Amino acid sequence: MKQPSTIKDVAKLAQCGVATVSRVLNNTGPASAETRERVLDAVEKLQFEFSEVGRSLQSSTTRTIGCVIPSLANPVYADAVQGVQETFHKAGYQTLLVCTNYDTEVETQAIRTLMAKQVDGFVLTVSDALSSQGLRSIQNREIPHCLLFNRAPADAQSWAVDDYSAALKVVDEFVSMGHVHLGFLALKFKTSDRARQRYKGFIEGCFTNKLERPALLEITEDTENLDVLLTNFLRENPSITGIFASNDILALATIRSLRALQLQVPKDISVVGFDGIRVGEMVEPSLATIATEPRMLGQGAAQTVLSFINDLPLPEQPDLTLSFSFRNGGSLAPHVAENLGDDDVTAFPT
Amino acid sequence: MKQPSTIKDVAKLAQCGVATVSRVLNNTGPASAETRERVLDAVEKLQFEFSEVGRSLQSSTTRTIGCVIPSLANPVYADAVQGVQETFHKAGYQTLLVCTNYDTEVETQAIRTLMAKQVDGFVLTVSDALSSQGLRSIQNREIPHCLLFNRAPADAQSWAVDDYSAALKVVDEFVSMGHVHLGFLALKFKTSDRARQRYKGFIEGCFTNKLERPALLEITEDTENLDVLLTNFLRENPSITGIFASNDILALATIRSLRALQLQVPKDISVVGFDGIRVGEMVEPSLATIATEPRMLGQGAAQTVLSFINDLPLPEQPDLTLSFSFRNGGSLAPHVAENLGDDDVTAFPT
DNA sequence: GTTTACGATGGAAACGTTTCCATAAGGAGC
DNA sequence: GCTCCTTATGGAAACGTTTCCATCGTAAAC
Repeated sequence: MKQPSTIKDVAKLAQCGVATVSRVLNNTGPASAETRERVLDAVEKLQFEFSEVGRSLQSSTTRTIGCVIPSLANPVYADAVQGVQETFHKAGYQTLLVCTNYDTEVETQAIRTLMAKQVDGFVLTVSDALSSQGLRSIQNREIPHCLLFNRAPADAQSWAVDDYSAALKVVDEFVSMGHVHLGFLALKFKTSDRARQRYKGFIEGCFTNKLERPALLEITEDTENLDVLLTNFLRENPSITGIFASNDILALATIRSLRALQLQVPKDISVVGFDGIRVGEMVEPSLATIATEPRMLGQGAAQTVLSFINDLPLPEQPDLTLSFSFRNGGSLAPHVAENLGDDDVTAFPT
Repeated sequence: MKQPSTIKDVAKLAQCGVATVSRVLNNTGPASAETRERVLDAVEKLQFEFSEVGRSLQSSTTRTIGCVIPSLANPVYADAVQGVQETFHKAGYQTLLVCTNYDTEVETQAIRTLMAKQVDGFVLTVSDALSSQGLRSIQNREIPHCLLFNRAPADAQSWAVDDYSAALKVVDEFVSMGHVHLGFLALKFKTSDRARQRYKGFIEGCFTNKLERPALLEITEDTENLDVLLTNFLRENPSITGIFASNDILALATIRSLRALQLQVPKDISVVGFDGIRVGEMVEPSLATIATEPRMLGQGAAQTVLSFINDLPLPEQPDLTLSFSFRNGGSLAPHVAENLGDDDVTAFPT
């Protein structure tokens, strides 16, 4: 690996001091036409570029942002990061990305490392915003930051979906379709305050609507043995006619598993997802879900951090109640009570 | 934003020289028990952490890798980046991510910036590996790097799918199902040498199999008005019975559009995708496609760069012919020649 | 008791910038 | 001819590390 040339090399070649080179290249002071010429020539000849490391040391600013999220395997986060990255890029900042895989240990450690690298700001989705060790140290050092997807604890800024209210909305939709016995499929429950909020809202909604407490199927790992888990779950809860999955990927996997179990969606069981990923609209039946805008959230969070850095007024947070919308789809159909004829259930039009 | 404490602060508080602090903390030289104690106390009291910027300047190493890819909106790249990131993370490197949105200008500029930040290596998917300005400058500076998805031009390393052969394989599959008139749906043709390779292979395959030259539908923007485009395309090429889409997202969108046009998949038209994204297996009919392993490719590319950095033997490249496999699915069915009865076509079993 | 060696320690240089300050030259104003 | 700006310039300090080198004790070896 060749060593890049430095400002000293340029100065030597241009027969002037380093200060002059700096002034010329940054347009930050006077310089005679001839000197200017010689410097520019030398730069050209040496293919000189300023080292950002040297600059950072001097200016104690890195034009780099730390972005910490659970995983890119979930398109929701991938989209959000895309938004974060593009917004910072436009503003001349680069993005240092870490995926924690929902591991709190990694999360804390990663934040520490990023702080050591002197990032100018943070955008992060933490496991639990209230107890996050890393978040606390960011706040201690008063580094500009904004949460993403996590609801903010008191003082902090955040761009997030109102998971709780969204879950309430899902219950309402189920209820309006005549469903009474519902189930909740949770993924990453331990390590995602978002999933917990959704569950909480779902339970509360059921309570308000005088439904039974929804059955909970907690899935620890990925969707490998979902067929088996679902079989047991439905055996234990035979009256369930509607399933709320804590994200769309899980919802699609659920639909596939149900199909494998000879159950029809939505005829036998309705399924509603969460997130609103694009493919949900492309499948048949289309996926009823909570539609969100992860990319816009990412952009917003990034913009907030930029505003902190530049001491500008913070961007207007969109109304939390608008952070999601229910998107109807063929996977949700009216439930026909069992004491009625069960045979001629008409499929819900997509 | 509070200024973090430096090694000097620690030295002052511990009443010793900075050299001693460095030695103690890095375990890189002798120190008496008492001094050691005082230093550790001071570190604790000041919450001291080494600044990576200072270290980088001194060691001319940043433990940071530049990762340049087109977009995170495509799950293929998102998965790959996940693999890249996790591999580097394990090795103690952070990942600086840039999405180019298939813009060559951005690509070149981003690489320049990352070089100025003195990244220790690069993993990148460029628009066109043969003409990439940025790639060339990386090679000039002899910075460790590995291409991802791009086939390597001569000297460079790369982890990629054999797009050309994969496309040949797709033709074979179509042919074995009795299809004769095929179409190719291309996205990002101008800015993706991968898409072009797929097209090239597809044409070549058709030629070898004595099929007609496949019709080409080039889609510039995203899948908004796909319905219209497809309608025209099928009107101009009424004999087409099989469509090869240059990626899975596009394939799924195509299936949806065909459905909207009252065409049945696979009865009227078969569709094959490329990439093998997970949701392709969850939909009905499941998507016939070229299955690839983006995450593994990302890990491999990262490992290659690490080997360069540490002067280790490069990891074994998997056989290119194993870089993909054909995954059958319900979206591909046998074509029944028109002069036979057209009514009793049996659906291909999923 | 002298030499030798080693443990402990701090000063200082170096890494690549920016910026403050001093110096020098030249022109304008008196 | 003198002072007084202005322009052009380079030296040097500072940013936070690591590491080389020199210094100083003190204990081991003779």
